[in-house]
Amino acid sequence: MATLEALLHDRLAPAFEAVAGARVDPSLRRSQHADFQADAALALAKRLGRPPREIAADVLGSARLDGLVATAEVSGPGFINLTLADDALGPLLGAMSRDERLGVPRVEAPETVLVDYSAPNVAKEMHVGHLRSTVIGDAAVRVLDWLGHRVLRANHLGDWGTPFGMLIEHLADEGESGAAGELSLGDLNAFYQAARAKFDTDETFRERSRSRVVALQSGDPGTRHMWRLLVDESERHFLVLYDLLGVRLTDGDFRGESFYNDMLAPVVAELDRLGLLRVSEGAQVVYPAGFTGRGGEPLPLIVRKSDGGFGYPATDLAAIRFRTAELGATRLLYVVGLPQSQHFAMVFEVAREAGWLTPPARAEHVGFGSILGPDGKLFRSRAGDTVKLGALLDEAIARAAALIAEKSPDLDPETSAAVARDVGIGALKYADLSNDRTRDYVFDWDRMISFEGDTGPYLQYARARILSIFRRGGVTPPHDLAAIPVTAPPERALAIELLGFTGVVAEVGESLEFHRLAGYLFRLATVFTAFYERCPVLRAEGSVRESRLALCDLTARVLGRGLTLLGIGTPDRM
RNA sequence: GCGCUCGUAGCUCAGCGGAUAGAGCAGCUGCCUUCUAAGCAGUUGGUCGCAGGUUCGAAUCCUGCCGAGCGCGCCA
Repeated sequence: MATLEALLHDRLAPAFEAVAGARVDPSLRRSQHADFQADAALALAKRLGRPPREIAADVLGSARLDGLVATAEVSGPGFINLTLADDALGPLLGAMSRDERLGVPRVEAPETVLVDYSAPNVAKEMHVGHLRSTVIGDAAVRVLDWLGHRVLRANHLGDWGTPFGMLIEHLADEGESGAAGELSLGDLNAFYQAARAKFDTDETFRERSRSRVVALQSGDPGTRHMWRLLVDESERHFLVLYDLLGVRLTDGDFRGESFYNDMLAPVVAELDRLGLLRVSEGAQVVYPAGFTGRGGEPLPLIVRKSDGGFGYPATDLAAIRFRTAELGATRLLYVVGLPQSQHFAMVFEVAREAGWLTPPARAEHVGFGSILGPDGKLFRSRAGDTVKLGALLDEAIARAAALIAEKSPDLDPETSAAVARDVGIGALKYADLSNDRTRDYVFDWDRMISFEGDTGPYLQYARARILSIFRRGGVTPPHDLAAIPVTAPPERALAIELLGFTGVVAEVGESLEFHRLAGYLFRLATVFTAFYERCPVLRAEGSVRESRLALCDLTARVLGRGLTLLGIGTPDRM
């Protein structure tokens, strides 16, 4: 379904072209002074050597606006203010209401998009540092999937490397059954720390750990078996959290670093064959174009360390080659913290130079900022250590439960618990996704779960209220109206906001700036509650009641769809 | 030293070259015999870090400075 901007564009573009003698973007946007405004006349003034107001007037003189625009006038220095015709809104809303997809078309050219996100480390519990990647990546998966792309989820587990020598050796010391018991209790951190402590203090243990790494890499069956046990226990722990978080990651999405082991040597060999490989201080490196170090000298990407081991750049390169060549992905998304932006820029550049990332295939670092505590420093527990993700989610749910018990004591225990989960987790996710992804944000329990203002619960509540109207009235809102007539100002404002959904979703599918979708939903909820205050629904009669019911229904569906795209639960009552 | 990001209301944040810079929270005034007050209406509050520049027009683009954070070869 065409957006209002697109419809206006189609009417104004020919007029601008006629006046300017060339194609001109009318430069449409929402306006405080009217429904929309077109700003292009101002930019044309210099080129045409005419006053902008005069250009704007000429454009309006030749534009065919009938049936869409009620009033159009030149304003200020040369803006064109446009007010939509009520008659034009009704049929558009009707079409949106009849469409299961709410007017959002599937993309014309679906791509295979791979989303690399979450990526916790085996033998370590997930912590607050994994929250953003998991939540943002999940939103990306949901939006792109709904837009019609083929989406591949990739959970790039940290399941390999030198630490595993020490972990496996510790497992061997503890005895498999004993350690398995410890691990299944979910105390991965204690296991890791015990191994770490021995590694730091015990020279012979350190030596055994090193040879254990060699055994692991050479495929020693006993060692591999213990490694597998660690991975399995860790994956079990991750899946519990993913389920609690309500993200779509499954056990089928785990594809850790170890998966690429056999591809590392060929990748380096290929770089060598292509003439990209150099040797520096015993390490095998590539110097991607455009990167310089401290003294202006070329900056190397170390693909093979001087001791013969492969670094993570080699794994990342192997993954790119695999994802484009074997999986056929054309859009690779890396939902990883912003501090790694230079690393990814270099890896992507090398991949391009090696021919593993050629158009239309491309990679994007979907970077994000850090979560900060109230003191403006990295978010940590009061004791100063990292906050476990499990504890964080539990607290979110507990805080929500306390408030629900207070505000809605009538809910039965089961519903109450389910709502607490949706609200607590939703609040947490909304706080994250409503902020510009690329910036740090301050984590504040009281703000996100106070349930006032721009929060997840406010949006959930707005939707629940609408469903409550239907329940109260014992009505099923109409889904088949040819048009949903709007006349009252709150109805019009709501209508225009509703019709903006298509554009926002399409834009977010490209930019992956989820705070724009969050902001849209908040505006929609705000406009709706204004409508709700001023326009009685059940007490209205005849066609007015019908159209208001339809507006309520559309709003509930858009809020529901929008929240779902963000991965936020949609309780029907609160 | 080099590079990246960021300085917007008391606090937390929007604002992707356009009109008097917006929102939430906090503060102040009102509104629950009427569809959920987790709400609504109104109101107070800003030299957009500073200085130049580009432009008809700059919070937005460029340069410099000040301040904060992060990253800069064999950890991932």
